[in-house]
Amino acid sequence: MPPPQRTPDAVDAILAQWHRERPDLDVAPMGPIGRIKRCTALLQRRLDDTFAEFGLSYWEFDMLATLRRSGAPYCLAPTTLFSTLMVTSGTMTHRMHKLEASGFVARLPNPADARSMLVQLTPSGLALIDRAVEAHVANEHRILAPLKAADLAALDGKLTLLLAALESPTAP
Amino acid sequence: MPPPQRTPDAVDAILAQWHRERPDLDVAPMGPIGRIKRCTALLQRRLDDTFAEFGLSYWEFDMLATLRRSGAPYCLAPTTLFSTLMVTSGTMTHRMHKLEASGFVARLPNPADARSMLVQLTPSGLALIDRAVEAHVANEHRILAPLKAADLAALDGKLTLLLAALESPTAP
DNA sequence: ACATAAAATCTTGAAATCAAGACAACTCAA
DNA sequence: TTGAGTTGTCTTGATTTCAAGATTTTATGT
Repeated sequence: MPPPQRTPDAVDAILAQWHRERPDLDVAPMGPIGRIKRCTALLQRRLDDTFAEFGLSYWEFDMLATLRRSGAPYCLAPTTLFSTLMVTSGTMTHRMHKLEASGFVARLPNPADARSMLVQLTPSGLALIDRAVEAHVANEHRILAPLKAADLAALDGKLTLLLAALESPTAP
Repeated sequence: MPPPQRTPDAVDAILAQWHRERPDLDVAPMGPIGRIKRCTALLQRRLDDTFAEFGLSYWEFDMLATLRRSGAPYCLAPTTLFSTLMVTSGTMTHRMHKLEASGFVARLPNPADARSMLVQLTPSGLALIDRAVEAHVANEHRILAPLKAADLAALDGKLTLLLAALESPTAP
């Protein structure tokens, strides 16, 4: 199969190398998988730029946004947070301490479970994330602007299929 | 717009929360961007499983694979490696030391530039990556198997468009 | 030649993460 | 009620990464 009728990208170059070196392998899956990973890496850089304008790192934005979109009183248990954000409990401990030191969250006793200290957005945390998320959404609109609406919708549809395949409890 | 006619996924839930909390924002871009990021995170876990079968972490596989697919004599300069792999020079220094200690790469003087020490796969590194990449490709085939060929091709096509948009030197 | 700029790499120190294990609080069946 | 098992969180130690600066070598202009 000849190369597609478009300017080859970095992933095409990798596929060509493998085809030359290991013609016995069908490396076709490296195309979509490589592109997804590369898109994510490049996307992250663009998103981080906006977070930095608010003095936030990605994980700080992610924590505050998760609390914000949960609705008033903007208060969640650590287990909810670390399972939502796909990090370990130890990582969450560290993050909570940092955000508490910054004054963006406060910890309060959990009346229903003495093992937990609930995490809640402070007024300053709420004000910050409400401004930051506006800029973030605007940034995302800019990033995706080069794509036609139909292409973007198709991309989202196929990603939804892949995500469903990845979420489904297969082998393990 | 009503929710799509499919089982809602984690990203749909996030969109619904934002819509309730901040109906003034058009958070549509969070759909594809959130799905890309989540797919990448879940993909990485599956890929790591296979790397672990060979005693490798992801970055070790990535380094050895980059050297392997460059072709004989499987030898590259550090700058080529860290720019290809999108990491900093300091990270590359550390990685090279680790792989050298493991015996998978050797460093040799660069006759063309006394500032560099070229990195080369050792015979044991070559043998390992040749086995590991076979398992890796088979794993990727398994991961993508739930998708129909046409869906996968469409996904790859749209990802290519997005990647081109992200690679193009726009604002910065 | 020589000085200056550029390039390639390494060093240092800080940050974020995870895995594994410790510990306290909760649940529930007997 | 009580003991065993479970759950929620935190601690510890090791990895990995980056940013910024230091060092050495190469390239360039006069």
